[in-house]
Amino acid sequence: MFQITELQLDVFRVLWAQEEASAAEVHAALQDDRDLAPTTVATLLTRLEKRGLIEHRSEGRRHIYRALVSEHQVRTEMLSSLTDGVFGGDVTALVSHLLGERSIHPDELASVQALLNRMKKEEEEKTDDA
Amino acid sequence: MFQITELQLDVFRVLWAQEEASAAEVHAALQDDRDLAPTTVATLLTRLEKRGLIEHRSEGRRHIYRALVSEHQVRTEMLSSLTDGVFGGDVTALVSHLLGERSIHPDELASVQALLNRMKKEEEEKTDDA
DNA sequence: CGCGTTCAACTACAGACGTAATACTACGCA
DNA sequence: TGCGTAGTATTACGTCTGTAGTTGAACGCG
Repeated sequence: MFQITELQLDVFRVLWAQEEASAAEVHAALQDDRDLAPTTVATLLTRLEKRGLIEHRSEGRRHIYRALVSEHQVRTEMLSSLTDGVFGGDVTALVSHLLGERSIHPDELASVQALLNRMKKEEEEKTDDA
Repeated sequence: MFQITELQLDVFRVLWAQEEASAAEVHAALQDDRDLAPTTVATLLTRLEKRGLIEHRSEGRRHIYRALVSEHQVRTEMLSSLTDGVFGGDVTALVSHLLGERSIHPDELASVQALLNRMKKEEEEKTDDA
């Protein structure tokens, strides 16, 4: 199963944010949150590349890295993993838990509700077509 | 941050399902899904105990284990972790992604919607009180 | 041309995890 | 009371991760 750690996610966030980045740039971008040695970041990138999650092209002697998985993919993957692994695949249970647990702002509630309505309409249209 | 692996989750599922279980019982319960040696399961339990996530009492020379974290807690923790880590804390984005990605059964959609309505009503009542 | 600087590659090491063999211990039966 | 057995504790080992030092190579300045 596809798993990614917090730290690796941080790296990806940088890559997603700027499409391409050298090791030094990634290191710089992470500097605020994580005080890592430049070599540490290089190691992370190398390992992620070995796992096939990122790739690099060489520009002179610099390596310019690029994510091979999109944020969307990662979100999908991790959500799916969580849904199946912890909520027995029950999406409703997950949403229920989510909304019940964190004190949700009414705005969020409304926003989700609007989303639901939109989806329901789509669903109905699809059904009408069929 | 609180992290749990797939295998550890399997162990917890057993403990949650039957409140208390000896190592042998956990091993038996896992047998269907995972073909692990009894000693392997014992190791897992020992490690989880060292991490403070389960505990045991001794019954004769048998160890009877018990989860110290509830399924609810784990769900909360992992959902929270995912929400913050991968969706920037944006619950709406998470729900949106969830509903958009997996082809949701209309039933589920309705179920979530019903839940939403219930929550909204609660919210309004709370606001009325204040 | 030589030297410092900049990168990347290689090596290192501790902690967690998956997996399990082996060692030790106590209980019950013969 | 000695032995097999059940069950725990100890030890083991490869892998991944977080973290980084060391080494090696190339580039540019003086």
